[in-house]
Amino acid sequence: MTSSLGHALLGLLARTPGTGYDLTQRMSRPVGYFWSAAHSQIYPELARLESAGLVRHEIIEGAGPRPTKRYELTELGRRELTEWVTSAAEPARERDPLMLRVYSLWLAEPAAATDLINQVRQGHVRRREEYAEMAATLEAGGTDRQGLAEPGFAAYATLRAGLGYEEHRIVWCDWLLDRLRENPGSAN
Amino acid sequence: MTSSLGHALLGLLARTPGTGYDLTQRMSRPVGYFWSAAHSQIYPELARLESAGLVRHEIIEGAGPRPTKRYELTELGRRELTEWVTSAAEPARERDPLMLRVYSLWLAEPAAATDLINQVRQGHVRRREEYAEMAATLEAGGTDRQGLAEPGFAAYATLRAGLGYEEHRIVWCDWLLDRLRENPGSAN
DNA sequence: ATCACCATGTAAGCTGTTACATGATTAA
DNA sequence: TTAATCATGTAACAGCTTACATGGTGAT
Repeated sequence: MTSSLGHALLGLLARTPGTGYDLTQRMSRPVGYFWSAAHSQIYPELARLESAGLVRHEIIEGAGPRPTKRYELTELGRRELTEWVTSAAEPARERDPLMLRVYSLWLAEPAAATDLINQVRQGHVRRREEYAEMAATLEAGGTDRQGLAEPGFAAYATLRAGLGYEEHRIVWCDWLLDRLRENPGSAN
Repeated sequence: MTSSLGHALLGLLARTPGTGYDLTQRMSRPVGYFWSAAHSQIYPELARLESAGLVRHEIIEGAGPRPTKRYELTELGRRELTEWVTSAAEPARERDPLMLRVYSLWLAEPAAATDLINQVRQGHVRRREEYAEMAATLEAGGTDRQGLAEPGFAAYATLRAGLGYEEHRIVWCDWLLDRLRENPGSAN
C-alpha cells in the first residue's frame, strides 16, 4: 500500500536519517535524477509512513517556528523496503514529452526543428558531463568496486544508467540532425 | 494552456480524424510507447479542446447508445500544435520506478537482485524486438526515407528513439548482471 | 537591515487511474 | 446465446504542482 514516493523516502532514510527539509534536498539532487518530489508532498508522506509504523521521529533542536523532526527507519520500514525492492516490477508506462513533440515534428519548419533538437542535445550533453563527473568522483573513491550490499554501489548503478541514457539520447539527436541536414525540405 | 494530453490528441488528429474510441486505440499502440491515456481522460479532454476551438466534431453513424462523434482539427488547432511543437521544451522531470528500486538494491539478496534484473532485461528485449519489427516494416515501405514534412518520418524518428532506449537498457542490465556474478556476496 | 538558508506545514487545483454505467452490432 | 468490438460518458480517488503561510539563525 506504500507509494513510490514512500519507497523513495524509505530508500533515503535507510542510508541516513534526516529531517523533512533534508530529505527534500536529497530528493532533488542525487535521487531527483530518477524521482522527484516537492516538500509539500514529502511532509504529508512522512506522516503517512509514520502512522504505518515504517518510520519514526525524534525532536531535535533546529531553526524554525515549528519543532524540527529527525526521521529514521523502523525495523518494519526496513523490511517493507527490502521486500519491495525485488518484488514484481510494474510495467512502466512511458511519458516522454520530447517524443510527443517529435511525433508532430513534421508540421514544423526544418530550421525550427533543427533548433529544437540542438537545444535538446545540449541539455543531454550538459547532463552527461554532470553524471560523468559524479561517476569519476565515485570511481576515484572506489565506490564502483563496493560490494552489492553497500549503498554506494546501488547509487553508482543508477548513475551508470543515467550516463547510458544521456549517451543514447545524444546519438539519437545526432541521427536526427543528420537527417535534417540531408533532407531539409518538404516531401520526398 | 493546452496540456500534454491535449497536444497528443491534436498530434493524432493532425494525421487522421477519428472518434474518441479510435483515439483511445491509437493512444495505446503507436503513441502509447511514449504517452498513454485512458478513454476516461480522453473524452473530457476532447470536449475541452473543442470548447477552446482547437477541434470540432460531426455526428456519424456508429454502434453505441450515444451519438458517435468524429473529431478533426480546426485551423486554430493546427496552428496551436505547430507552434507548440518547437516551443521551448520544459525540463523533463524523470520518473523511473526501476531506478528507484535499484537505489535500494543493496538491501536485497544477490539472487533476488539477479532475478529482478533478468526479468527487466527480458522486458526490454521483448520491446526491442517489437520496435525492430515495426522499424523493418516502415523501412520496407520507404517511410524512413520520407521527407521531414511527412508524418511517417516523425513516427519513424520516435521509433528509432525507442529502439535506442531499449538497447541502452539492455547494455546496462548486462553490466549489472556481470557485476552481480563477479561479486555475489556482501561487502567488499 | 537584508538576504540566504533552515524548517514545517496547509490549500487549491490539475493530471491520471480505476471503477461504474449503458447499449448497439457482428461474428462464432 | 455468448463474446468481442464499437462507442461514450461520469465519479471517486490518488498523485503531483503551485501557491500560501510562518518564523528562526547566521552571514554580508
